[in-house]
Amino acid sequence: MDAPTRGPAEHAVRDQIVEAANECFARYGYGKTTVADLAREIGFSKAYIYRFFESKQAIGEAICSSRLERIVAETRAIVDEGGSATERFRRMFKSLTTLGVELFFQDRKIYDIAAYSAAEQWGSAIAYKEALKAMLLEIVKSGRESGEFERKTPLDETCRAIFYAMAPFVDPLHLERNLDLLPDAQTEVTGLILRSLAP
Amino acid sequence: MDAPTRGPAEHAVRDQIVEAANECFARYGYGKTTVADLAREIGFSKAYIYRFFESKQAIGEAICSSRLERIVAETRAIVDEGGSATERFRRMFKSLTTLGVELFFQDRKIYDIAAYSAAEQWGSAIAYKEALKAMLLEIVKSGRESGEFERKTPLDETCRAIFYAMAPFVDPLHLERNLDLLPDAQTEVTGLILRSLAP
DNA sequence: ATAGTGACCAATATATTGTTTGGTCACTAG
DNA sequence: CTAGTGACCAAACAATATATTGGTCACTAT
Repeated sequence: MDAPTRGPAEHAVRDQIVEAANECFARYGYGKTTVADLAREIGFSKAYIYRFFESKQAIGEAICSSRLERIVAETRAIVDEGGSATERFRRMFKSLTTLGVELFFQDRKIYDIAAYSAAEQWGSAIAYKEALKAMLLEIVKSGRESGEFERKTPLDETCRAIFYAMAPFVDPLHLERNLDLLPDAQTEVTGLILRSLAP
Repeated sequence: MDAPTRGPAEHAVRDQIVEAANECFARYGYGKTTVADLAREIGFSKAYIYRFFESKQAIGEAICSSRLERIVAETRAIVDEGGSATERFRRMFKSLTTLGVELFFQDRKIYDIAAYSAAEQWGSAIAYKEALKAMLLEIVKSGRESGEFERKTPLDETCRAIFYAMAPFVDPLHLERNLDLLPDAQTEVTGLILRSLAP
């Protein structure tokens, strides 16, 4: 389930592997890329790769993680640009779907790994969800403190419910099935969520 | 996409086919049941079946439709037991997930057809969604008229947004991935939707 | 120790073959 | 004309044989 680590966490070769995997996975896809391909790419033997990663899947998770973390970071930056909790929520949600769609169209092979990761509940997908939940919690909390959002419903419950409602436009697994509804449906759900938060 | 019809709509043999399909599909699944099996079951030749259905898929849609229509009917009955719009919405939503889960556990093979139907957007799945949308519209409308629900947001938009939020617990495709979240998540989303409807 | 590998194996994937199935049509019986 | 069918075919499927691949380990060189 989680991505077991192996060998030194900081190591030039580890980075080389990740770099090669990023290119190969993006070009040929996870399935069509063999560990031997990666080995050849970095000029070492296949066995050596297993000194740094415990499995091919672990490499996949690493790639997936870094990509999802990038989405989180970009979204984080956009959220931190400031504004009311309402505006920040709007931007957060919008950013997540936009970046998801972007990944879908510009790096389909990587997107597929992310979707698979979500379906199989890899560590990378779980970490992604947790990061988003934390970000959401922070926004809702600040919205409550500023009096922008209602305060009656238990905070955890509110956040979970919002997260479920967002899922169709954030979770890679669902998103690809809802592309035809965008961007309207996303906007409409945003409205619904914000109305539910009204004091 | 939609289920083309062929031959007389009302015919004893047509009913026999549907009956046989209901049994065979439920027992062996859609894939493992051959048209020849159905033919043998009703004592006619395979060719004769094609006087009533234009394809095996059309038979699948028919049995999927009837099952989904049953869910709609039962939910309709529960909704019509009365109460405030809020209560009716609660019961509607709850009933849909309950019946969906029930189908999943008690008639898995049929559930799989329904999920496939949803994924492939068969006529049966589209009709199901339309029926639910109509029911939802009615409830929201009456809630607005009684002053229970807010009236500022365009009615259509409100309903669509609610529908998207409900999807993870209604759409067979999503539902089976969310079984572990039940019943809490469903309850929490219900709360969120109702809060969004508050005047 | 550390850095690195070729040879090896079970398991998975791919290619090949043979079989079954969905679907049609010309036809018969009454 | 209506009710019904056997014989037939392309396409999908299952079974089999074959080739790759993920992963390990004993080993060498430094």
